[in-house]
Amino acid sequence: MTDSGSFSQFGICDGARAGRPWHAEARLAFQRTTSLHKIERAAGALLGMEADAAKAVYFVLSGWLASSKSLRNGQRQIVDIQLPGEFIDTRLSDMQASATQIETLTPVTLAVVPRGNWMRLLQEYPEILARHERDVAAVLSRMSERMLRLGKSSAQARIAYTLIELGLRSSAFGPGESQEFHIPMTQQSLGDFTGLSSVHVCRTLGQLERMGVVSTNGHMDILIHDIEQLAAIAEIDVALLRGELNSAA
Amino acid sequence: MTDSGSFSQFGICDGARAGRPWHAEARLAFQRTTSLHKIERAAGALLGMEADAAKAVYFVLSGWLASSKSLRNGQRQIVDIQLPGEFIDTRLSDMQASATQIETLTPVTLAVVPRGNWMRLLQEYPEILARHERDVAAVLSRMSERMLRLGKSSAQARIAYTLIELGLRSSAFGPGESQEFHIPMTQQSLGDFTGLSSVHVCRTLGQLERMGVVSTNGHMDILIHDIEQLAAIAEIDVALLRGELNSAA
DNA sequence: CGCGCGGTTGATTTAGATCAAGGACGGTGG
DNA sequence: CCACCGTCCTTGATCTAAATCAACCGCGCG
Repeated sequence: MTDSGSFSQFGICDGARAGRPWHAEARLAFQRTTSLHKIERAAGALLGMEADAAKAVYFVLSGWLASSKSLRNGQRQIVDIQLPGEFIDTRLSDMQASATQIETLTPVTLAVVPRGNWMRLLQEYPEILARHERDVAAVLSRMSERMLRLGKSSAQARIAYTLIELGLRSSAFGPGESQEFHIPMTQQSLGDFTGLSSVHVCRTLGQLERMGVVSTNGHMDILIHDIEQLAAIAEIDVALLRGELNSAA
Repeated sequence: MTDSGSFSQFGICDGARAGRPWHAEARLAFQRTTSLHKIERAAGALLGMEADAAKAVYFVLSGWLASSKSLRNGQRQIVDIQLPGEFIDTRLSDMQASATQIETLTPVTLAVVPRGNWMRLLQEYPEILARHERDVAAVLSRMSERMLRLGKSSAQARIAYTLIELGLRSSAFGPGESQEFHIPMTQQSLGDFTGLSSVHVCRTLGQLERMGVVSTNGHMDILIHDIEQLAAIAEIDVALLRGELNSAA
């Protein structure tokens, strides 16, 4: 484990740091054990609604996806966002107290592991098991952080935290002062993610902009000017963040 | 899988339904593979602060625990509650953007699996692997439901959902009309769980009581009079709930 | 007995939702 | 090329659910 002590929950993986992305290796492993079924989807598509192999585990090869739950009145909460190199388990989409839905935020390619092969894969390939364990720990960890902000923080903290989480996870952060990246989401969906109305997302981004910590360019192009202050607003321990930035660099 | 189609995320396990609790079997499996280290703690204790084997996986044999995260200013969010038969992975307690803490809500007994043995256990015992996979799916699923309510629902819905979740998970619900059980939490911690202030928890419980759906007796003894209406308030699909109650009975 | 924790209740404040009206695009069809 | 439309963003005005502040009660306990 080369990443011990760093923010492993943000999903930055060893392989990617070493220059060889984990999902390239994973693909090989999948190919050895199952017929690797690869599917592609355009942006804005819904996943798992296909009648057929709905009970599959997906592995994201490229693109962003969002899993959300919604209430009868249409209110929606995005529960997690999946980036390349992460697993999506559609078991979570059924048997629940409310409707779950997985949608693509960009065009995506996914590897599909039929449900029947999944347990076999875990049992036979320790590296996949270990990777999956780590992935699950990362998901739980970042969901916990988000719950904390959802329950106890201001709109500014929620937005700031989300910017940092997505920035770190998309590996956009270099060692430099300012960090720039694109979030393929509307302010509406950012609101569904942070538990805010789209109107308030807009206002809050405006505040952060006026404070000089970020600037936004048209449709969700984010430029972070002062990551330390942003982390402070996000109520992230700045020392931890600094350590993470160093180890990620 | 005898529970397919039912609310598996509430953690009701097949073994328990069959009369032989899963954690009794699990203990045997643990004993076969590792020296089963059992620890006990009083109510209100903190876990994992012991310097020694902090990097362990715990398995709850009896008692309730709460995992929480907190902000620098003392604001706290309970992220999940663990009941007997569930795993606690202390990996989640380190390397994070904010402090995590696991506390006992009642006296507990835990089985401790040292971190080193954990992966071996998963690889060698398919039934533990399968169980752990299901447990993880259940945790993610109920955390998602809670996030939905945290982000998008009223105080009444959050409280109602929590009562139903805890009631179902503690297996207190029989087939009858009214259901009675005890929640070993103060209104303060219920607030930390639902993202509400303790004052508002009190008022909201009062509202539910005046509406005749529940009554509370002194310190968190809950009696549910009208579970259908409570589920409606919790914005749970009543058909799903009904199915669950039937299959659990 | 008195202290402290947890629950209750009331008064006041506030963060964010909601409602509403424009404005800026980017795509589409004439 | 331009007219039109829909989607998304922006900004202002108003409303409201829940937080906060504050006082008090009841009770278990040293």
